[in-house]
Amino acid sequence: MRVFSLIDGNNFYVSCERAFNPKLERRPVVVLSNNDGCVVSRSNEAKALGIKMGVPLFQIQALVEHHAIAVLSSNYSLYGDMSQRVMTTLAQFSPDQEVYSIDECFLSIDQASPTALLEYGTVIRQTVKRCTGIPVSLGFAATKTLAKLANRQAKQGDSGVYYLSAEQVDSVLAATELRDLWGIGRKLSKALALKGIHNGLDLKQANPVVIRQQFSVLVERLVRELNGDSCLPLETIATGRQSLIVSRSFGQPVFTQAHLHEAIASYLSKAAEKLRAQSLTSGMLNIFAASSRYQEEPYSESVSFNLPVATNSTVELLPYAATAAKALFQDGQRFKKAGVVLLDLGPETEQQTSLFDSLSSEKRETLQRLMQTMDQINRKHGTGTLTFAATGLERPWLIKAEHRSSRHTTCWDELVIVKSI
DNA sequence: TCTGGGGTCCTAGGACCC
DNA sequence: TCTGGGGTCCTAGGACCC
Repeated sequence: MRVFSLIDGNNFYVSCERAFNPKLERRPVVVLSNNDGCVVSRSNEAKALGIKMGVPLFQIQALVEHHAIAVLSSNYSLYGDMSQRVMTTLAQFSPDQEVYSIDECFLSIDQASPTALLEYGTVIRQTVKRCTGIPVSLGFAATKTLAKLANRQAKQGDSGVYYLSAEQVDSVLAATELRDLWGIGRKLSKALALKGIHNGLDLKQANPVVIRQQFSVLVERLVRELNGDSCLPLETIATGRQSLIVSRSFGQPVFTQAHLHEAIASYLSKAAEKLRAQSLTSGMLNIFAASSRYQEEPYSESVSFNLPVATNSTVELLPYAATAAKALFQDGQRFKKAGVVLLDLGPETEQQTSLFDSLSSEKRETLQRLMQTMDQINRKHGTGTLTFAATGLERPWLIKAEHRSSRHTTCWDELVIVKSI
């Protein structure tokens, strides 16, 4: 018998910041989303002040000043690198690991006595803390869904480790709101309440067949998982991704087609770079532009392109930025956001050529070498060393990141200085 | 004035085929 | 006015997650 463990970083982004800046300990800290828009990570002290997840910064400005809350822009190169360190450390404890998100993973572990599991969990916690500086919590249980729940329990206790046994499930579920179950969101919790299901225990005791008819196979699976019947296997092999998105809100609204074009060209160029870094190509492209969601009559449109030959070359992709900007631009519209979605992804090595390819294979190889060279230069001398003119020079639409910490672990110029001479 | 970004999966409905 | 049944594939949109 095996049990699942869900391990996640406590207040992950805040913990990454604290790992390199001890001054952030024992005080309220928040990390903001891109463009310094919303709160996406909070220290316990910040949570205690009543700051909610996802709240816009401007709405808590007074609180920030009153309590001297440390406010940080997000620093994804740091978090991504710290995540890798945590995951690598955790992989020592079981050969069966599923990395589920930037800050959490499942491990499958041999069933043992509750005491032994709790001890093992404590060792895992201490090791991760020592090797990376990140505090984590662990929940053990019979299914992934229950392990998520156990992890929630772990966060409420002092030890940071919790084993949810079959005997305890009912009492814990009775005290759990539907919204707090993995897979139940706003809509589903409302819909379930209409059927007389109000908490986790109600859902556990519901008839899975009826639930499937009334809702979906997802909720049916959830009911089974709550009953200890494991329906969600550990996905240890990273499956090939199906899509890749680069989108940003603008630092300032965009009013001209030229600037919209620049932004789209930049995102497209970034997306192509990501494709190449993962040795993938894309066969389909979706480009969108939108006004603020909060304005009177929000605008949001998109255009799609089927590529004649799957590619990851910026040179081949860039012309679509101009076409898209022309199609999406509207005079007088106040653009706040744009993005690029690459779909129909496949491995570079299995490229399907087209009879009607406008480029010769020699030309394709030349282009490929050009891209490789460009990537090498940008890796060595820093992102943005070489760019395409279409991505713009002034770029007034660039995002704001006014409180970003240093990229301590991924950038030579930004290493931690222990002592200045 | 200011309100994130990047994913996955499921379902319904339409197009198309025999 | 009458005008089948069954299947697959694709896409858009919704819901959810972190």
